[in-house]
Amino acid sequence: MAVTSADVAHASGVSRTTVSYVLNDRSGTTISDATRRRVLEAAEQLGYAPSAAARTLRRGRSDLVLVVLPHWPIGPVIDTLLDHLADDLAERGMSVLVHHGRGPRPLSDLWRVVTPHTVVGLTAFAPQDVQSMRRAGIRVVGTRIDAGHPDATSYAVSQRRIGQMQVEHLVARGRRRIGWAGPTDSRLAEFSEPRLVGVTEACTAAGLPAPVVATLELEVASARSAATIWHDAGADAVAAYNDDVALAVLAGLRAEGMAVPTDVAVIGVDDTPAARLACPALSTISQSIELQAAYLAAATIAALDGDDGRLPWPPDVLAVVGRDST
Amino acid sequence: MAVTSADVAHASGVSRTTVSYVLNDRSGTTISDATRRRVLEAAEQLGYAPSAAARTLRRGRSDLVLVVLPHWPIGPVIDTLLDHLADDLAERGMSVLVHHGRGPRPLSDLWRVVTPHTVVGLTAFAPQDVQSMRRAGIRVVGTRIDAGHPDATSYAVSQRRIGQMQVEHLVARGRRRIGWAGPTDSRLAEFSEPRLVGVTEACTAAGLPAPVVATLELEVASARSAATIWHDAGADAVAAYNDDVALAVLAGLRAEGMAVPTDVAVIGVDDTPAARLACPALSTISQSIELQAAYLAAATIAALDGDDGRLPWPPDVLAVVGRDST
DNA sequence: CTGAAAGCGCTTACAG
DNA sequence: CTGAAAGCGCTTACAG
Repeated sequence: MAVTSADVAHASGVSRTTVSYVLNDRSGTTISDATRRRVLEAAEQLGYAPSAAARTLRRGRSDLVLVVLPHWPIGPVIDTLLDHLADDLAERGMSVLVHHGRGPRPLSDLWRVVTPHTVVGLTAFAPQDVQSMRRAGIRVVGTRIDAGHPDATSYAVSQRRIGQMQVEHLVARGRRRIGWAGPTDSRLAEFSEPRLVGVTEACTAAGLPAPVVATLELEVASARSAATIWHDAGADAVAAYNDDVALAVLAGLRAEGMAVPTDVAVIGVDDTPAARLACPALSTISQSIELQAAYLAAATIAALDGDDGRLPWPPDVLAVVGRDST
Repeated sequence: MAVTSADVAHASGVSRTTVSYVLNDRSGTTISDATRRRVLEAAEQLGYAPSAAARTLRRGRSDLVLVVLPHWPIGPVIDTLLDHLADDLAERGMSVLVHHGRGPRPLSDLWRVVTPHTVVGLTAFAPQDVQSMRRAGIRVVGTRIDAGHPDATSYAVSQRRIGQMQVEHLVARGRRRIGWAGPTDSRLAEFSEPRLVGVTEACTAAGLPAPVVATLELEVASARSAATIWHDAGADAVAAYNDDVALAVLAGLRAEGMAVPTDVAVIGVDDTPAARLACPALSTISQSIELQAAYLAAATIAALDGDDGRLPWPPDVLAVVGRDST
């Protein structure tokens, strides 16, 4: 049914060898312009496209970059990243395909199904997965996330540093008793734990007691309970896991009659549109998505060229955005 | 380097035929239990995994379902959908891979690179793309989005109906002059246009004048300008493209000193967490993501079984969520 | 300058 | 009950 290179060869009156040479623009061969044109025309007219399976089988490697996404909810960072990656790789004739790291199926099955050229992990791989992929000749690029480890990074950003910056900002605004608002979604532990470590460290460094920890759902009722906890502990500031949680914190404090920032200051992470539209406008930590995405894309390209995917650390991508809530 | 079926055959002292029969559990063949066990053990020990490329080449079709995502920003709907799909398909030995419909590369290239079994489009395909895929023996499942057409649907939901429901709710609460808050992101036109059509239709049906249309960025300044437009036109209600835009509308009205809902009622779409945490809590249209995702997953499965992906229309997934903002 | 032939790793009629 | 052989569509030394 499908058109093969043999059909093209037949139509243009040459051998499959010649067809392959012409279509792959093989250097070192000299093919007459007339022949070349005839082959190209026939291929065009027949709508010929080489079989990826055959090509992969022959070459032992495909033109595919497989991006493995983590199980946690993805946001605009990933979107931007995939954009960058797809653009940059398309120029090199490679395609990007994404696997959402969910469902019961282990990763090992997947990379065998597509024999990708490179696998880019936005989540940590099991060491044995990495080993088998490498053994199969597949390049593996990672982002060095080590769940639970205080130095865990993702997109080349230190989660711990984020927590530190939140507290440093709050302390600079004169706050002395810090609360922590964590998410209840356990899939986010990979991020929230190192951030809390950072918050705690910064408190210690500033000579403050350990943070008052509370977790909350994105609902008013849940946020009210958390507000009570902070109130009872005399907290005058709350560092939230991210802007979504911070919005819930604002709602909870409001419902409990605590004024922001007079009674309690609040700071989030991510600088989402909703953050600057909140009342009061929410202070936050911005992450420079573009820079991170460009960095990861560059790391992937480097891996394609034979490096191991390690690049010099990117420029500072974190910044405090001070608004009315602190 | 990689382990092949020949290695397994050698290790277990049988032919490749037998290895294939055992590993694929071929019915109609009778292989002694002893042989079977020997083959299985050898495969296990050698870490054998069949080459996808060879298998695909031989069978003319892979075990891959390719989901093509649209260019617009994706949200939790897609996440849930992919979860469902991956789970359901894994049971049938198929893997789900996702392509973000961005970047300069045309779709045509991509499906040739992976020879998927089925392509699921969450965005409209070019007719010629569909044709060439079908001709190549690939199943194509769509969601019947026809950009610009008032009956455009996505995830089996009528966008037009969403707009209608917003206005019906506002009218039920006694509002008579409706404003529309559209997004500036042109990638969203596929959704926003049919929704505005629905809003306009419902206004007409209720004997009201056409809606006062404004578009806005997710920023206070932009939202203030929009608020001025509605104010000058005497609007007493605003239907927003979604909750994000509605949040901006709230901020803009607040900045302009207009009270919600006293002066102006506001309703969004999506029922995001931020909507119920806003002040005042935002009325919205909820979409029952779970139902939609399950529906699409079922349609894909049906396509696998040879149907054309059309299922009976799903149960009503839209509902008005009335809160303080109306 | 171009072609015949081998081989990538698999599955599957067809023999035995 | 098991094996030798063909063939999926491609690329690439190797001959001419």
